[in-house]
Amino acid sequence: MNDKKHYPGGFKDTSVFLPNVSIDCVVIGFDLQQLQILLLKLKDYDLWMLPGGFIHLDEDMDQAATRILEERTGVKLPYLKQFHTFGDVDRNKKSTFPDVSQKSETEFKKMLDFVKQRFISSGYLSLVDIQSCAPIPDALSDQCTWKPVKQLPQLLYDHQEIVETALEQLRIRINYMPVGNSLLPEKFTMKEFQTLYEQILSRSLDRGNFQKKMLKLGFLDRHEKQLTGGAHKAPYLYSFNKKRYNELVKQGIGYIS
Amino acid sequence: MNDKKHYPGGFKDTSVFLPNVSIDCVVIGFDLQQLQILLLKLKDYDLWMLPGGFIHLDEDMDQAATRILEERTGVKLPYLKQFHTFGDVDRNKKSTFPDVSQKSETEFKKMLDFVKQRFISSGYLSLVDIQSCAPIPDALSDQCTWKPVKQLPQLLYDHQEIVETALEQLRIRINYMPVGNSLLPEKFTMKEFQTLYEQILSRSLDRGNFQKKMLKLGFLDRHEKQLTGGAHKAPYLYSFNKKRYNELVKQGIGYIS
DNA sequence: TAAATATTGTGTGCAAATTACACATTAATT
DNA sequence: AATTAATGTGTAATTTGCACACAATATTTA
Repeated sequence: MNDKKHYPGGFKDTSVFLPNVSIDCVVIGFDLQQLQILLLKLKDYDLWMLPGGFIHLDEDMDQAATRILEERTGVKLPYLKQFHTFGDVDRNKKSTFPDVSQKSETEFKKMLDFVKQRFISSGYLSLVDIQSCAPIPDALSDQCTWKPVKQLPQLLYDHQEIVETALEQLRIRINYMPVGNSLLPEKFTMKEFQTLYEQILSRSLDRGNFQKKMLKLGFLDRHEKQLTGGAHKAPYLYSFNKKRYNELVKQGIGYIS
Repeated sequence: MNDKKHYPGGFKDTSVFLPNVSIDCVVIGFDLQQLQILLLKLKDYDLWMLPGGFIHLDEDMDQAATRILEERTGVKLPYLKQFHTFGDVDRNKKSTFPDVSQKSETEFKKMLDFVKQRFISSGYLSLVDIQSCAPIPDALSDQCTWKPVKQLPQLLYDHQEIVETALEQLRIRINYMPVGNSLLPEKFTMKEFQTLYEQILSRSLDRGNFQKKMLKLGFLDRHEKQLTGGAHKAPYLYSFNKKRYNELVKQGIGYIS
């Protein structure tokens, strides 16, 4: 394991990073019932944070976000989009920082010095298939896990605000993001697809109209039926015609007008 | 005149600024015929740039944008919104920088040293009434003037890209921005209002439907008729019921569904 | 083996919005 | 007083949104 890769705080060699600028990733997944966000738990403390990192001196900001995300999720080329940059002076004072003064490890002290500086942080929204994702904690964290967006723990700094902004962006721009293809597994039922939309939009949708609209757009391939244990008809399985879906997403065609 | 105020490059005392981070403002106006953008002309060179600046160490990024804009336009509390942050490594190499090596002035040399660093730049979109705006060049510029968006001169760095991104945002989010109230003078004709929308959307709209839709939304007050020199009926003059208009804009109601 | 059940798949009708176009109104000019 | 050029308003056809009903089907259960 390359040490540098998993020290996003960069406190082993901060000189390779652009100062005063950071990246925070809101990685969104869907467990077929509700939206989840990937969070890191600060080692030895009950405090959680967004996976983030810093920009190498010779690296584009978008590249840095891609790198940071791949380091943390193992996902190659996920959907990833910058959505807002947070620049308040006191953004790293908006939530209590744990008292780590009694920590003896030099790493933590260096981290503190580095992290207590003022950072302008660009938020990136990423959509990943929760099943093809292998969360990896970094050196500061002892957990990297999915948490449901409706039951988030206390977050570091202004990360709560960053998450809320990301979810708002997702809702507003749902027609311009490949939410289905990015968040659902290869094969899925129409019900699961609809639940995804309902979770993003925070409202219920008419089942019949949803189905007709989506099928009419012509980006879904229907497969053989699923085997279930229920006392009822099994649903069809669908998958995306990715070429057509991506074309439509670019034009901004989706469920909501 | 406060010297520091008009040296946005900050090369007289760069220590008061957050390093590696800058702000670029795309200030949009409307001359009742087409959209205009406020540009600065680099002193002694035929090269234009966006009005921008840097963030004080004790200043929120949004505050900085407001300050920079007020310094340049004299407009208090204009509509101002961050729309994207530009972070490519080579973004200050995307356009030729003039050869200023023979310049003897120390200021310019200092500016070069400062400006040649890598900056992450947050773009802010502002909408202002061109008539209530008093453009003010800074120490690096000998002109600060409006240029039509369809005939922009060569721009510094990646400013062309920044402008294009801003215009795209304006188009996409037209229903969520107070375009009418911000860009039009106090009183205006329906034709002028429609032209504004047509310029932003880059397509023609049906006159009758535009008028009916806008009137139905109920944020326009009709005034006495305008005196004109034309051989035809003079149009009504309208103004905004700002309270109602702002409420509707917040909800995202406009011409385009 | 057949009815019951639960869930998915599809159709219909009404209301609302969009669109295209026509016609009415008005005031300066001729 | 007719002409003209612009604004103000109405209408019909079409499309879309929305709510609900009904049909289809695979498993369970009697």
